[in-house]
Amino acid sequence: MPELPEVETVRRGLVPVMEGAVIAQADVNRPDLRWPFPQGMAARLTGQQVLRLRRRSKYILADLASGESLLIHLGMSGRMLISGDPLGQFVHDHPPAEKHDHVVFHMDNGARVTFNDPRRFGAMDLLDTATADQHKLLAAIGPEPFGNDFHETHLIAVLKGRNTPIKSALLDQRIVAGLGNIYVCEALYRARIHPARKAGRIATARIAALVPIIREVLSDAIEAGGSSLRDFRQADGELGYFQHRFDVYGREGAPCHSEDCSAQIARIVQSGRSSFYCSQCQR
DNA sequence: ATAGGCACCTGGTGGC
DNA sequence: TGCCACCAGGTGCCTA
Repeated sequence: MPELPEVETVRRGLVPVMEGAVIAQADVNRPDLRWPFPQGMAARLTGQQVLRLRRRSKYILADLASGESLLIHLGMSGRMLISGDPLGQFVHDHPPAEKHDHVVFHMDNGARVTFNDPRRFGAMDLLDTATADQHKLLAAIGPEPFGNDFHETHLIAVLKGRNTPIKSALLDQRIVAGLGNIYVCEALYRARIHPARKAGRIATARIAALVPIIREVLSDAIEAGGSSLRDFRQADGELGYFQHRFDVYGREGAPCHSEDCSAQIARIVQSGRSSFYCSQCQR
């Protein structure tokens, strides 16, 4: 679930119930996720107004009135469940606590936000808002795909001479922020680039073409996430789950969507992870 | 510096 | 029904 579009979808879903509201109470139900929670996390959150919810790569940052920011990563299975918000946009009752509800934020507007993460690859930390960029987990991350620093010259430069498959390179968060296994596969399909191609041996024009394609793939997905959000009125308040039409991801053996192509989508394993592609269209 | 592999953890699925 | 192998949207860390 959580690559950039899903994280952005979650952030947008949280804005109406968290921004401007005060965390009246924070339940921290275990000492850690992927790493131990910071010292006194519950106390440092309690009574704090959330000034702003931002996203950097796959991280959500909640800037607090105290000058600290809460850093949240959803890992592989993290979810944010909203319940009982007074705006009536989501659901009206608080569902019973479930297994893996690790942190619960009780907002002063009546909303409750529950972080649920079965696999616990997620993370939370507190850092100084002013120096957030220098946080260990954020410092090395590359440009935001929708930002001005992500452009053709950059991508060409960072891929130059790289001997690694383009698939691996695009998964590397230092090259560009926010892509994961799904959207790398989708972007390479749209760019007609074979996932196993060495990153440093792709014509610069084809690398350049990846820039708008990556933006399109991500914005298409964000749009899809946003539209499904509106259906949550009668749903259970779970965010970050949306239907999206993939061209290749998870479609091994299914027909290629390209016109005039009769090939089937193939799957290979690269550094332990599945890559889906069309061997006819992608070279 | 770069590349590859492992580890962390739980749950769902499909085969026998 | 039970057991088991395998798979899953991420990424830090260790080793050559």
